[in-house]
Amino acid sequence: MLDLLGNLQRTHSCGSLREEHVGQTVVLMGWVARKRDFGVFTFIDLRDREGITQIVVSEDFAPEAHTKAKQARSEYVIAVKGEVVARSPETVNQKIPTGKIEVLAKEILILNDSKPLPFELEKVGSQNLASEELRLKYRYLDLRRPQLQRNLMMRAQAIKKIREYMDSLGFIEIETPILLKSTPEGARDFIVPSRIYRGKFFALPQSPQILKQICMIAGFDKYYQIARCFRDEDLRADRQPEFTQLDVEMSFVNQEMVYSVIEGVFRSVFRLIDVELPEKFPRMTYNEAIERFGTDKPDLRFSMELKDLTESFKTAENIASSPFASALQNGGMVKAITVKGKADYSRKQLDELQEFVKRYGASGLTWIKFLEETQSPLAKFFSPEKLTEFAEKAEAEKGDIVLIVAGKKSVVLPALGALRIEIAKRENLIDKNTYKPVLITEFPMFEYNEESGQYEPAHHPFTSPMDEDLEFFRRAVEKDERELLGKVRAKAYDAVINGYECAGGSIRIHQREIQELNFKAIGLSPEVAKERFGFFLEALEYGAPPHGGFAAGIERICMILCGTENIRDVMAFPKTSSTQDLMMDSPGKVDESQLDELGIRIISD
RNA sequence: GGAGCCGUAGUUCAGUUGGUUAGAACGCCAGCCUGUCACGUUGGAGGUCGCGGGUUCAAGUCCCGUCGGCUCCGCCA
Repeated sequence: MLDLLGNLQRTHSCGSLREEHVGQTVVLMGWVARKRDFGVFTFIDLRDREGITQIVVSEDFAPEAHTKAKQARSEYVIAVKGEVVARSPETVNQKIPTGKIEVLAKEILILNDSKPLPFELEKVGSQNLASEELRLKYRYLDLRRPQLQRNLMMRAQAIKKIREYMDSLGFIEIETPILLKSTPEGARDFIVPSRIYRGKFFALPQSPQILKQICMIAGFDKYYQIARCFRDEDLRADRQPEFTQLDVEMSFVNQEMVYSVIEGVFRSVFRLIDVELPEKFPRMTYNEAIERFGTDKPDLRFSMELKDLTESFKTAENIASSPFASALQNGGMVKAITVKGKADYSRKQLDELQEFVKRYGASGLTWIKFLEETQSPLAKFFSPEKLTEFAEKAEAEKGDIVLIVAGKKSVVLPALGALRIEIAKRENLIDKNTYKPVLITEFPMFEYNEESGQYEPAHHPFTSPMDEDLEFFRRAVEKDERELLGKVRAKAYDAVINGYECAGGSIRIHQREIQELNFKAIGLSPEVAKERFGFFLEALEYGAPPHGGFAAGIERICMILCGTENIRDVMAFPKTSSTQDLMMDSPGKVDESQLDELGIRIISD
């Protein structure tokens, strides 16, 4: 028989009682985390989101409560009324904050029972946690785990801190619509059919980009929003189809002013985990990041930078007969990383690393073991002296191994950049308690797409070119000298922390003429530009102020705050990597009548 | 679109060269137990080896296909 809650009120959480409460009569409510039954008395570990308190129920002291306690099973929901008593010194539990006290039950109500759970919430001994598939199906149970409860509470704290900080700077929170209009640039849109305008569709926002710029034109000056965004692209460990951004826009600002807001908001949020980020973040240009780390989001918690061996190899005597000859002839490069003290890597380990870089399109990986004598597959082509010279050029010392990739720049840099991270993980080179922010600046305005042979926007099409490169930009578009597009840098920047792109933004174009040039540069005809963005081009003609801003990924920030590498650990209801919700079983079918109303017919393949 | 890893009691895993009745721990159920906190202890129940097909005297084990989960490449202005 279940008991009714009636008027009974909780007086404390299960994490709040301490020695100072001894003697008080309290009411706790929560879930039975564990029960230890000794016949004439029973211990219950009672859990709520704040913690665990031990309940003692004695047959002598409270026979009715004891009967209830005997009935209780794991995850039953119970209410306990009783007295806080101090534990004797030898029975204190050091492992939990409430361990110096326990609650001697006078009355117990069983508010609800529970079937045995499909998996255990706490892993025991060497047991692993249940598979993520099962936990996602029973997300409401998985979310009872203290770890996930802590993560979601941290997320709530982070968002609260952000709002406080933005408010303190005079930013105004403005909500923008979820039902927008599709603009085929960028990511794939999620679209929503219109019932009233049959055959027409809304699109969910990939970000509120245009709307926040419109807010600037509307004179709001400093806008922010905790905005939900949607992108219908394949998932990754740090990517979900819907996610949350801190979206910010400011008028009358240059990059420096935006940087200081980014720095301030991150500093404020990281104080939640007692981390004091520097007042000014280090800066690095995009080109420098790519050359030194092989990525535009470098993890600066460890060094192991990429070293350029291109010139050394070019001037080597037997280069023509070496495997690098063709790579170098085609304007390629040779780069290396040096792994400290790992000249003892085995054949098997090197084969694995070889396979690893091949995933990034590298033709292979070669190496020099820098010992008393150098060892290398390259010894067939180069003298020991030359190999030593290469190794020293890669800043290797005796006992190190130099890992070398050669080929096209667009392959070598990402492959070695990824290898750098992989080795750092394998060799435990990353101190989990350090936090290294960096601002990446001077992104290219356009990227050359090798497949299409076209220049494509690297950021979004509202990004302003750098003042220094404006003439290049004009010439490139107006005189159709398209190769000049590759030289145009944008007023675009990213904030990177520990290798995660946590925020990105730009100074926007606020003049119609430049905006039209940019649409032309990315291949939008004036007609198409007008159809898609006509309202925006028009808005630029009514006194648009200079403006810029950024967007910061809430989940990625929370991942770092919570020390997890998985975005699902900081979202309440995430989807699987194939975009399903295993709990609700979404996406799901809809009734034929719903489709009829929308004028939609399903074509099966 | 492509690649890798994984799928065996409720859960986490083991399962040898293809071989006879598929095991362990935890959980669950029943009993005992006055200080546990991963309680202890005695006993018990519990299996579509993801699914489909094939090879074989014989398949959890080998082969093909398929579904699902995770990770990565492409993709993510």
